[in-house]
Amino acid sequence: MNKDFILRLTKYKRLLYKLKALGFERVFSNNLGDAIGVTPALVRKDFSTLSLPGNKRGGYNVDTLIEKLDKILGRDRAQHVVVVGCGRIGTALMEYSGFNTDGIEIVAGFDAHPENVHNTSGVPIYGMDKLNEYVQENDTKVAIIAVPDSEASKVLDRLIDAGIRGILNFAPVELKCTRNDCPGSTTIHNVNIALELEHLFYQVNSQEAEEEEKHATGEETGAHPDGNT
Amino acid sequence: MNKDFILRLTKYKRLLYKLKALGFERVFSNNLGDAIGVTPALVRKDFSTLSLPGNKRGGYNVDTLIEKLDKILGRDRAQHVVVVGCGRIGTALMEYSGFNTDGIEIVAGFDAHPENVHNTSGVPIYGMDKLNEYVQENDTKVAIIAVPDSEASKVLDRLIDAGIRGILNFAPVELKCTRNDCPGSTTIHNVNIALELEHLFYQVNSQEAEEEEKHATGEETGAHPDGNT
DNA sequence: AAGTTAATGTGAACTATCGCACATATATAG
DNA sequence: CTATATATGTGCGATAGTTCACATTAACTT
Repeated sequence: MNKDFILRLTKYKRLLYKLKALGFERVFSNNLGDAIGVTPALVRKDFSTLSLPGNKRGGYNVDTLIEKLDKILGRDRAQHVVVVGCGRIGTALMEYSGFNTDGIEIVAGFDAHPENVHNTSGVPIYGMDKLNEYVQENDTKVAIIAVPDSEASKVLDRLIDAGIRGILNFAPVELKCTRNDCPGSTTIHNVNIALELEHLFYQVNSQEAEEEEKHATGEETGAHPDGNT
Repeated sequence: MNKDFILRLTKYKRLLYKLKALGFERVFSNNLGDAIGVTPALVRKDFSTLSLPGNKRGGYNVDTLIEKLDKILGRDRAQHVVVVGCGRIGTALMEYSGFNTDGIEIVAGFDAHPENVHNTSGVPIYGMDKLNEYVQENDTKVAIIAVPDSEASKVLDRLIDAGIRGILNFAPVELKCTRNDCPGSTTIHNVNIALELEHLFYQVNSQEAEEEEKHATGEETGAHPDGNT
């Protein structure tokens, strides 16, 4: 399925929880659309493809949507995550408490030198040698990679061997599965902060260039700086 | 312009730097395509729309591509970033040195209580009252938000007032600009880790469901295409 | 109870994106 | 200098994703 589609689903779900907390019982496709920035038609189509039932006059029932979306998004199962690499970013994530409201829990950390980790999170931290055992015993499926880029590829391999199927990679390398047995069975998401920042710089620069051009359009000098648009 | 398109540009650029370091002088569209996971045709089309010149026989000149891409992506200007919120995530980002290779530099941190920040990064940390002054004096255009979600919206407002035009938001709220003066002029990227994890859980769950289904369907035929490791 | 209103559900039109395939141009060989 | 091999540049068709528009149906009104 499409990436954007799934992203919308999670956004719907989060919004619905907030609406429920506010006391909403019913919600309309244009409410949801406005809030997450899509057209009402797309909201309805999304729900339609998922067979999420709405009421022809009274919109959608918040509880029903939440229940079904939770099921679709797998919240009916335990959402346990392990963190590999307990440096600054790894420990920051372990300390971060915002996951709990979404049913996500970081259950363990792993590091090559667990004795050196300054851990104030309460999450147990083990040596890398315990990774395989832990993941298999606890049937963990999702992991965060927060190791230096030089280690990332090795760690990826070990995680896949251990049985991890979903990976969120913070190392500044574009990880992808190049093995024989993973196509289709393992999902990797790369969160490349440098890439995001570069993206922003591009946007900012091009917007500024656009505005300058717009300014210049007012004055008719006749000399076009550029031919094509 | 399209998000995926810009993302590809940054990937091209990064790859080209690596190739240059390896001594490459020329590169072909299929090399680039293979490496970043797209078809050669798309690479050529991308370069074509950017008027990046190639040589009909000898592919593309690495140096030329890098130079032009750097310009398009704004690397000819200073790529300075400030971090607002110096908690675990904020300080982790400030300590992270991987940005430098991309010409990105975190130049300052801001926090409501700078005296409480344990700072080992060498990046100066100021109180929030200094934000406006700093951003305007140094003409900073890009900021990272790493404050709790309850503060994120307020911080966003202050950043826009100060003149920030690109924002990378780590707070677990979907920030968007609801003001009158920002449409088109400010870009916000949300890095919602919880959302990413949920996305992963969905993928993992649906893949498992698929495999179970496949198992159930294939039980009759008995033709196991794969059952290794 | 019948009419009106207001939302959904969805087939069709539209749009943007991507891949194909071939014309085009250039470096190298003979 | 001519021929040939090779990689670009791009019009065109395929495809996926989104929006439109309206038929449909449930709640509210009188």
